[in-house]
Amino acid sequence: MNSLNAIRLFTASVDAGSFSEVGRRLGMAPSSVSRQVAALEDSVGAQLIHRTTRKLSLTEAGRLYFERVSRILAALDEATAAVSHLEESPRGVLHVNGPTAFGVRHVAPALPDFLARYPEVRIELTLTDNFVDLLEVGADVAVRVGELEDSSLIARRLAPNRRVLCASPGYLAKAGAPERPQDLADHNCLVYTRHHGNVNWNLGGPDGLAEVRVGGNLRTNNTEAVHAAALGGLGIALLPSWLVGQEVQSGRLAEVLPGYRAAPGALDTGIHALYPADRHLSTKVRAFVDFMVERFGPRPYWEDPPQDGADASPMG
Amino acid sequence: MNSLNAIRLFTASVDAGSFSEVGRRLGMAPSSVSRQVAALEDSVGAQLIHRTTRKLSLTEAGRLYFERVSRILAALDEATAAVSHLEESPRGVLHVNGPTAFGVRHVAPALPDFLARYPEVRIELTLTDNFVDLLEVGADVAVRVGELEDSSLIARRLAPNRRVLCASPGYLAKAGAPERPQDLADHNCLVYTRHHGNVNWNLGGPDGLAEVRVGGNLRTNNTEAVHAAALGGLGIALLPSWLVGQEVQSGRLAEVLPGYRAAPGALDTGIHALYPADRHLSTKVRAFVDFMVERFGPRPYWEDPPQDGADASPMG
DNA sequence: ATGATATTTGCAAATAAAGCAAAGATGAGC
DNA sequence: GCTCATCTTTGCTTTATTTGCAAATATCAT
Repeated sequence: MNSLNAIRLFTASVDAGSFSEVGRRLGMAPSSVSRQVAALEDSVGAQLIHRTTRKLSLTEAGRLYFERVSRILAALDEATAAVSHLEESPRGVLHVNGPTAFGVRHVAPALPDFLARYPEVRIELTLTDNFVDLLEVGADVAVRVGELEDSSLIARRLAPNRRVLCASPGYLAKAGAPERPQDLADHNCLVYTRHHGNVNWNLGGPDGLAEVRVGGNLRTNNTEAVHAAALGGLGIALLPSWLVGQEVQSGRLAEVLPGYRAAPGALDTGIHALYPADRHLSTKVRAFVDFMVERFGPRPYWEDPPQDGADASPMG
Repeated sequence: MNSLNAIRLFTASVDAGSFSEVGRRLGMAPSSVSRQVAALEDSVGAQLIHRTTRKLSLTEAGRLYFERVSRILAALDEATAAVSHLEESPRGVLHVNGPTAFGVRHVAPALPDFLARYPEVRIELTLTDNFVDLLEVGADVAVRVGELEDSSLIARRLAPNRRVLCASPGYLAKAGAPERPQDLADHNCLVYTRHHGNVNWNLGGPDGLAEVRVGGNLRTNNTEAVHAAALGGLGIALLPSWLVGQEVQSGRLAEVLPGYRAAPGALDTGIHALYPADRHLSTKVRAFVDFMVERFGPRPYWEDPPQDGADASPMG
């Protein structure tokens, strides 16, 4: 196998006109240059350079090889430079994958700022609700809400994933506001569930953990449907803060049992960015993840303003 | 320095879709493939391939690199093949250098046959009478008559370089034919010399070596002038057999003192082909030299037909 | 002729690459 | 859900390649 180094030394020798000169320029022994070129000649099976102790001159084969190989080396350096250039600063196409609801509400709105900061990046955003293999779909980074499947991917936490009990002010005015978890049993609770069977909400508060069997006239496997029903005044819902936080802040929804918190389950492990555990993390992915971490901060904009103990889980 | 091998393994991995498969195809350990590709990634500073244990997938940088580098590798192989092709059989331009007189009489007439046998060769024939540096003038092979300068070139003997005494039949009819070397002193001898001063001809015969001081009404540093004068009947000349052999055979000139031979001097070491002592002798040069050796044979066509002792130097 | 500098080669040291084995990861099939 | 086969990677050792130095030889300028 003829080595790239030998070819580089060959062209350098042609340029310099002397193996010793090449050695001097490249800081290596002239004998090494001589041997590499000789090895190259052996590998192509032809004399490339006529040598005397005073000067080198190309053979016909050498001239032919030099002309072609010079351009090839330049092209190779260019290709390497192009790839290195890609990593100098965030640039190129960034494939982002995420769940539809969160993506629409919190990823897409962030993109204009991100693209303004990194004008050489182009984003391809794929929103899917079934978990997909990052590499399969060709994504560089994925945003995942809750339940991190075991994988070799690196997960960077972007935000907590708190769930809040809430209902529309209209519903509460009509049905009254529960005062203790047990009161939920007498309310129309809008249940998000993926399976049949009973549903319990686990609520932690000053008096410990309370588990309440809840139900009502709407069960659905779609969070957005629960959300819409709650906004419509149908009943009390347990929904992620990223979905209802801003509506609670604006008063379109009111928090129920504000002194209690839903016990963190598998769905509550947080909101993460996932990306391959490569040795060379691309700058565009790093930039994106850093940007999202910075944008959401320790307390995302959809959460209440800080209050005592609001961030610590009452469940310990 | 990123090695060519690593790049080849990278593209092979992309093609095969697996480091192990590459290892199987190329008969090497998968760990080696993995390490080479990883080293390549380090050298270009970017992840090229996302890996899981089950499949490989290209990063954007990898796709970019693969596309460019595939073409480059193909071009490199092509360049190598082109050079190797040059050496498969005699082909390309062959620069031949030689002295004018001999070249015109015995090299140029040989070329049609040579080119007919090797139709892919093109010849550039440079005839010069001053000795030139082969490499300086870009010649692949030189034909030299006599006096081999000390050099690193390889000399292959093509033919002997005998000198013969001759004169036109007309001159001999008029002035008589000498019978012993001493008789030459009374003849008009046509002297080829490069310097001023006396000229002696050394002749060996049955009665040993005889040195005769010769002279006449023509001294010149040009062999062809001597030749022309001899043909014109001016006198007796000492000329190389390659120049007058065929004329002696045809009777246009007659050999003088045929029992004697000119003592070999520096000019008589023979006729040689010279070419660089490269480790890889190009096939076109080898073909040319072989062709000329074969064409001239042990007894060139310009020499007399074999006769007893005619080929052995009487000088021992 | 002599000196400075060139290529090349032998030899020993340094560097790089290879294989092997083991560990961790992943998907297929039962 | 579990086991198995296969994949990538890493540590370690062995092997192969490359390097530099010194010496031999060659060439040109002075």
